[in-house]
Amino acid sequence: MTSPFEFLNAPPASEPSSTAASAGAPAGPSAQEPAAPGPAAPATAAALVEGLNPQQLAAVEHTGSPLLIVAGAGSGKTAVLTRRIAYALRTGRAHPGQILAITFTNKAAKEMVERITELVGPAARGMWISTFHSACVRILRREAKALGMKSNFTIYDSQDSLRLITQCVREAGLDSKKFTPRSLQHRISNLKNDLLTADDYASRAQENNPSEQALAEIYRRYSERLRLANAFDFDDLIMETVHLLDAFPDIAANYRARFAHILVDEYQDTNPAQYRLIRELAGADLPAPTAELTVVGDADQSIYAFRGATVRNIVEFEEDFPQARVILLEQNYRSTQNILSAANAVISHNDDRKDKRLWTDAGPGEPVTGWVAESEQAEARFITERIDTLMDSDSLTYGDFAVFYRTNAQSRAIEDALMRAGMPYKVVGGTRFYERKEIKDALAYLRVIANPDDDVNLRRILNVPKRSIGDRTEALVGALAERERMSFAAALDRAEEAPGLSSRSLGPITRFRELLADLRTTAEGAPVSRILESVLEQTGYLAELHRSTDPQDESRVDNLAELVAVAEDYGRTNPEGTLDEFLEQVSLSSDADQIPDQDVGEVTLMTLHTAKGLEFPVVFLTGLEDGTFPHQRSFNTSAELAEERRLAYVGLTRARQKLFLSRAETRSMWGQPTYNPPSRFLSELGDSLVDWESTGSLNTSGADRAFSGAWSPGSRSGGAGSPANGSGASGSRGGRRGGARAGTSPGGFPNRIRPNREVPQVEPGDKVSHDSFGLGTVVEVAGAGDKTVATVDFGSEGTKRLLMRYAPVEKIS
DNA sequence: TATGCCCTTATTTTT
DNA sequence: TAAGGGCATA
Repeated sequence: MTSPFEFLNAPPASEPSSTAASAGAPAGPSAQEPAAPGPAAPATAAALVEGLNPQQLAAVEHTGSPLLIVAGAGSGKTAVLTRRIAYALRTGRAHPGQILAITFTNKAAKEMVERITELVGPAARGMWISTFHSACVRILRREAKALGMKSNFTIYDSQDSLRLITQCVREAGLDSKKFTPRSLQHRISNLKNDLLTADDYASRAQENNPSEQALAEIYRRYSERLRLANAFDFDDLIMETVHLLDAFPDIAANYRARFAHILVDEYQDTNPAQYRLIRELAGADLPAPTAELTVVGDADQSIYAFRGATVRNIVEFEEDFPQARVILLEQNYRSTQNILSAANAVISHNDDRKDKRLWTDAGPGEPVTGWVAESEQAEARFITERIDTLMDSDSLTYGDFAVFYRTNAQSRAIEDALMRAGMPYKVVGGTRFYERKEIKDALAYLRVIANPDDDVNLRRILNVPKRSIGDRTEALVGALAERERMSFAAALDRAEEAPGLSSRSLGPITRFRELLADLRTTAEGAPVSRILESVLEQTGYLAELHRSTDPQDESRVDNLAELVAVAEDYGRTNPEGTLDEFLEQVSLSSDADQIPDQDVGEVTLMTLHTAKGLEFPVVFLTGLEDGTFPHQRSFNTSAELAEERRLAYVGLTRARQKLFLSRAETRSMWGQPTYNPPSRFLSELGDSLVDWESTGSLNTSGADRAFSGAWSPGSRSGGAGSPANGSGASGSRGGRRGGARAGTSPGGFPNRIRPNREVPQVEPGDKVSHDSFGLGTVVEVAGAGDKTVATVDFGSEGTKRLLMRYAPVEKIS
């Protein structure tokens, strides 16, 4: 990371005197901040408003009532938001501790911290600037007891939650074909987004409706199991925080007293639960609100309705918050007029929207270029060729290019072409690092170490790697847990009492319990990376992968090495960081967070959803076919189609200078070559705005030139051609590799898991010193070398079994 | 209890 | 195409 903001990661000791106030820079986000440091001191109030247009100025200065800033794409919204905060500080209307700024992604939060720090210096540290989810976690950790939870609770991601729901379905004896765990999960999530608890729903579910009864039953079980596991799922984080504030007026009063200024970014993406949360925190239902509320958003960029977000919140802001002021930012500082006209043309086809037209004084710029390719491979080749040409003529770098697509699967063909052209690229998202099996397994161990009640993760690793604890054993222990209403871990400790469990099964269980106990001992006071390494070693996980002949397992080892690197990095940046905190950071991280802050000289590939909030000099918007984009599944309702159109709007408005639109006449979808008509968005754009440089070959008679490469040996337009047609063969290879790497940095750290470190040699009677247990006496030594396990009596701290290779102990001679 | 094969099923987007 | 679940067999 060579970001100019690197000091943010430095230990607190180093004073960030490097604060560069960007006085006078136009507020448009695309305006490069001057590299030369401005005044070293925080910007003056006058400097803060310099260069703002009248609307921006009004938004910065407004005070006294709720404020909605309707910020069109590229209208300098972040600049306005950060300056508004700085201005409030500067004019004495607020102090840092009173600021709560909420975003949706960690990346956005981080960027906001950086930009506010530029303006106000270290004072920025006193503010809460975070995502909805981490703000809620922060509150919940503090107040867990009030909700009957422990503050070391685990956060379940949707995979974890699906596992638990599947278990619930099984235990409830429901037919999982008829009520798929997936759909139940989805429905439960929706209920939570509407703040309906299991009890709420149970009382309103129709008695004669089996589907509703099933949902009520599973929701109830699921909630109970979450609580027992001391875990929250994603939706709980918001819902439970709202309940907390609702149910405990003194706690709510506490936070209200603190946050006198609340600012919410991307307000159009809030769901009802998040809306309620804001109301609670702002004291909106009290006789007088306790906070000054500012929200920023753009209804035209609402693309998460499918996930429960509702534009209602932004559309009805004025009704929700009396005396609200609304300010429109329509001047765009990012794109050329041609690009904006294209975006305006598409979005104007949505009904029910407040008219808003982006404009710029940057001039028309280059025309938008359209291209019809015969296949997705040809489309991909078009992209690499254009990148090549533009790099020659326009002195651009790879990092200036972005390729967008509707679904992750579409990245394959583009990756292939880029790889073949030897162009560096980075895929953002896709199969995500933290969702890989091996990563989840390793993290599951860490989670179980941190939270012994965590059922889902405990059961996940129960027999991973194989240790002869099979399904039957798991089921029997699970039944005991359910009967006694205790956690699975507790049942495991009392496995002897499980009816039907053979005495033979007890051996592996006992060994597993010992393993966990040893790991927990190792974990005490140890840095996260050390704990992780010890997990990988002591469980035999790594050994099993090394032993395997499956080529996939090789990359798994690499991924785990990368995870170790992540943990080491975490330890470096957060010397005081705990395992809990590390896990939390991991749980709340997302795709968008991997987008590099700075141009790293790679072409960026991502879905349109991940592209929101970003900008690139050159953008390729691909797959403009009906069925691909708009996606087939959106054809049913006009609301869904409207959301696709907003997605198109988001994509179009990412481009600064040059925009390419492309489609493929045929595209293989799950194995089958498919013909797709042009996207309706293209006709909505009209012909006058797009310069079509290729209109496609109507002579695609056989239309099926898929991966049966040998089929069309004679077909023209060979070029790098016919061998490239073997993309079937080489493509599957290359594709696989690309897939295995996606989501992690392709820079590749071949960081092998560290081999032997020095193992202290001890024998019974020796005195040792442990980082957290203090002085102790060795009682017994078993194993040798790396595997040396010493039993040490630490007096009042108890007797511990330590794996000498990892335990933070020193021999005292 | 573990393994391997076959079948199904998914491919929208994710804080 | 590819990945995961279910079933049958060792």
